[in-house]
Amino acid sequence: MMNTITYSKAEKHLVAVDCIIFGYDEGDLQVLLFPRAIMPEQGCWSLMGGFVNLDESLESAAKRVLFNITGFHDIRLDQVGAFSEPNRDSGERVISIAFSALIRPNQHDKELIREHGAQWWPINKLPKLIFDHEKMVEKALLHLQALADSELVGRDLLPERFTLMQVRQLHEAIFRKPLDPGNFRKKALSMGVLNKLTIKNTSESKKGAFYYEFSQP
Amino acid sequence: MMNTITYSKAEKHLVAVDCIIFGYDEGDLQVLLFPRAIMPEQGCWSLMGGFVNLDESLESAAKRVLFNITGFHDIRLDQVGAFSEPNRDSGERVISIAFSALIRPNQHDKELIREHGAQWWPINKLPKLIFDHEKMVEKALLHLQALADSELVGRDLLPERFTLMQVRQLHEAIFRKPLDPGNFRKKALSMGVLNKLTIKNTSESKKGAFYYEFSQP
DNA sequence: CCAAAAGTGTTCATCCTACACCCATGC
DNA sequence: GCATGGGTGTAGGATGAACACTTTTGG
Repeated sequence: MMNTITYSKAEKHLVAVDCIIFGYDEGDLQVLLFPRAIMPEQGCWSLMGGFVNLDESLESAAKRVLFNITGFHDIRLDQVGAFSEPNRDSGERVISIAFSALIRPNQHDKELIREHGAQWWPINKLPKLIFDHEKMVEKALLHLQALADSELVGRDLLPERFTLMQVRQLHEAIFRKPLDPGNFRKKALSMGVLNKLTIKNTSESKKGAFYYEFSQP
Repeated sequence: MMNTITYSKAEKHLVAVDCIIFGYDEGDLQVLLFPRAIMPEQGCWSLMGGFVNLDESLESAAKRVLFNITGFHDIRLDQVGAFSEPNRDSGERVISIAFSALIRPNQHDKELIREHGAQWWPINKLPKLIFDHEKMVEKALLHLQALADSELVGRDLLPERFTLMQVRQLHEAIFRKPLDPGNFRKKALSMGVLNKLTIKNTSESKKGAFYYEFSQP
């Protein structure tokens, strides 16, 4: 693992995790942002993050951060990548590993979020973010797009029951481009992860569209 | 970025980089391994790595490690991922970020490698590795496969001039399965990154195969 | 002549895209 | 009736897998 004679000579680092928390609401892919609580750049918009403790893995640290905000501990987390330019944090040298999370905005604990002063922002209209957090969001979105290419995304973003139009609009938001309704329907159904329910949603169209749910994985 | 009041309370970590160094020789995809120099697990086979200094990025640290071994500083490096289970290193708690590198075994400085006691191992016959290094190699190979799917791999692995059979055998080694010679030829040429040379290699076949080179990126 | 690699062409299945078309119904 | 979304079908293009076939030449 290393070239030195003993571990003890090596320099030690502050290591943080930052979470790109994606949500979906009203046709918009959204990211949860926070006004930074401490100096420097206090008050500027930031991803939610925290330092990693010595007794926990990066994933555990990210889960802990997410739990503090949302109250959930069963949230899917994907490692996006490590960001480590020596001067990326204008305060002190911090290595940060970015994690991507998908959550249902209407399901999480809104009180907890409000306590932190957090706010959802549409991904197309993000404010300026501190440090390299914009790069993190960009890379996380690429990850999400890759995920949506290989499997159907939505289990962690859509409500329990949804119409195919909702899944399509979610994917349109992820890919930032319109998708053909007929083709998307066929592809979505062919993946075999959706159960058709017997009830219809009649609020979005005159004819009414069947509700679907994700089958258990 | 964080939830605490000041950075100074946060715990500090040993942070390392480990390099999965891929080479290609004689039809085999190979990985460069080292007998570990320090306790614990001294003498066991290991990836090459090193601790990250406070004034360098993870990429810089990985480049430094590679330079010490190979004498090159223009090697392509890809971040594979962070490994951070608290007990992954049986010595002390170390977070390690894995990087993947591709080099030409016949081009690098063999003296430097020998100095370190390093040795090339075919990827299909790796010895037992320390800690979680086997997971690192596995993930790095997946990365390499994804790369070879989207573009033609070989610029950093094959000699300057090579035949199409050599590129194909490299890809067969990466994907661990035979590829149809005719189909591979067409796909490789259609990617538009190969220049056909006017000279032939006559040692591998009676008819002789034209040499190719990678066009400048 | 024969084996073995080089190189080309053909067929078939699959997947995606674009787009036409009918259905149901609230206004 | 008509606009709107729901839902189905189809033609064309691109891609890739399987495989036949011809070329070249050392042994």
